[in-house]
Amino acid sequence: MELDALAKNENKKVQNLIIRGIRDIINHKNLEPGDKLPSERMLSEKFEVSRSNVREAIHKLEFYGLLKPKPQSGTFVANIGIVALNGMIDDILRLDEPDFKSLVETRILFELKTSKLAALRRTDEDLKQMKMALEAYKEKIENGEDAMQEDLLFHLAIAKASGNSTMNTFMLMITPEIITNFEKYHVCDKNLAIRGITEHEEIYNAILNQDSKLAKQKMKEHFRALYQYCYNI
Amino acid sequence: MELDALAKNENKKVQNLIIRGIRDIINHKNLEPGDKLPSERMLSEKFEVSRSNVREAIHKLEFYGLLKPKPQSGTFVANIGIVALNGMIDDILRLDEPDFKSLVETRILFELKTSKLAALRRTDEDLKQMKMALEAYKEKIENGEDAMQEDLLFHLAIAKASGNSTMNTFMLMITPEIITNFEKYHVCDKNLAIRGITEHEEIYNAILNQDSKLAKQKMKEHFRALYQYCYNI
DNA sequence: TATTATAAGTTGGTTAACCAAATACATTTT
DNA sequence: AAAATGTATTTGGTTAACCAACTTATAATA
Repeated sequence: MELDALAKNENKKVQNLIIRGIRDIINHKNLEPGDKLPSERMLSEKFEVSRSNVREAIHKLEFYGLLKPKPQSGTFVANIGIVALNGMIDDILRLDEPDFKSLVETRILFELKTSKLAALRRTDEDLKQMKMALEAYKEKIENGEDAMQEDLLFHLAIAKASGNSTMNTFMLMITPEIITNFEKYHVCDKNLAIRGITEHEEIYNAILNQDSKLAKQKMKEHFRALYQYCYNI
Repeated sequence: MELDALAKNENKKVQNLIIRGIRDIINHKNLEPGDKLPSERMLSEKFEVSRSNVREAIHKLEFYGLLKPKPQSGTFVANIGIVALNGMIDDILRLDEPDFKSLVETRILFELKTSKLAALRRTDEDLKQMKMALEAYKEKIENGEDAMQEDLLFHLAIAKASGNSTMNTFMLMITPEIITNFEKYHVCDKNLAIRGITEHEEIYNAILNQDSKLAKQKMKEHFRALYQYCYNI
């Protein structure tokens, strides 16, 4: 396990080294947005790493929208300007694993907003999905079983009903991390879970009745306990 | 260009097909969290695709925290429960490119929150970085040049000063898309830019004075024009 | 029988060879 | 001279072979 982590760290280190190198090339050769980067083979030779490593690094920068690989043609610098590009690469290099507190803070931000938006935009299909998730959650709790998954699915259903694809995606991205940390720190509590049924129903009803203010308010209450808990870690 | 897009679509289609297949395997074989997935070679044979395709699909599910590849051992189902896993895979399959409106809506949500948090948590180093970005922006505008990059760097500096690594990462992720769309729709306006100097200074001062309420208020005003613009598209 | 040692097979990761498309350049044609 | 054609090279993407670490099964030992 430790070796694995080390290997991953080493790998990341190499990748960051390549990213740094690419940034230097762009600056040194005064590559403008739209210009072509040296080929993957050239880069792998220059940095003395495998071509796969170079490709991974390029993929990462592509994910953040800084590079655009074109098949059988080359990899090109995105049209976002040299200054922003430098700043963003520096930020990307400085990125580390998100801390739990920051995750929860972000989640609550999303939850409040998506519940509000869902109340304004939810379709009948959205309501159906939310209702299903709600019932599944209820059944599990009433049987005394763990229902974290069903809980999260209800919240993801709200995110989907918000009609905001970006927030929906981000919620998906942070959910697994949330689950992992919740299990690690044993955040879940039976008392909370039972009260959760009522709270979920209140949120659902507010969204059903398109009362955006109430939906947000109920969501806020729903997260009050969690919020306080997390800021005492 | 069209062929390129088609190829990318085709590639994505294959990837989604594999993801669907993996989900079916997990369900059909009743794989519990922590269980091992069939090997990459087996999957590539079963789905009649290349091993690279399988690896890409696995990487995507790994990115969303659903699978955990272990070197020289196998790929394992994450500890998030079969129900949530199914729901999330369905969501991931349904993900499409974010629309501009959803991007802007999310960005504004972040900007208001990060400015507030930055006012509460900013360090001296954060202030220095923000000041630098602010000056660079000012200089460009006063010379009549385009300053979108410097504008964004100022906002990214705020995100960093918020002390929330998750929001910082997400801001980085949406920024290139924002830039692209702004250029496409020619959102930027000279008049807005000049007024932007004052607005940026007001935001900076509020954060400097640790007045979180004012910082959020000024940020809201800063985005009012953009907000209205985007909802008229 | 229980435990350790050992060997064979399986695994994700890595490397290198290969491919078809795109480009650059020389040649031919008009 | 300009345009069209053909050819060689370069490119990102793909495939297949290889590697070292990990599992499992078997054998040896107590």
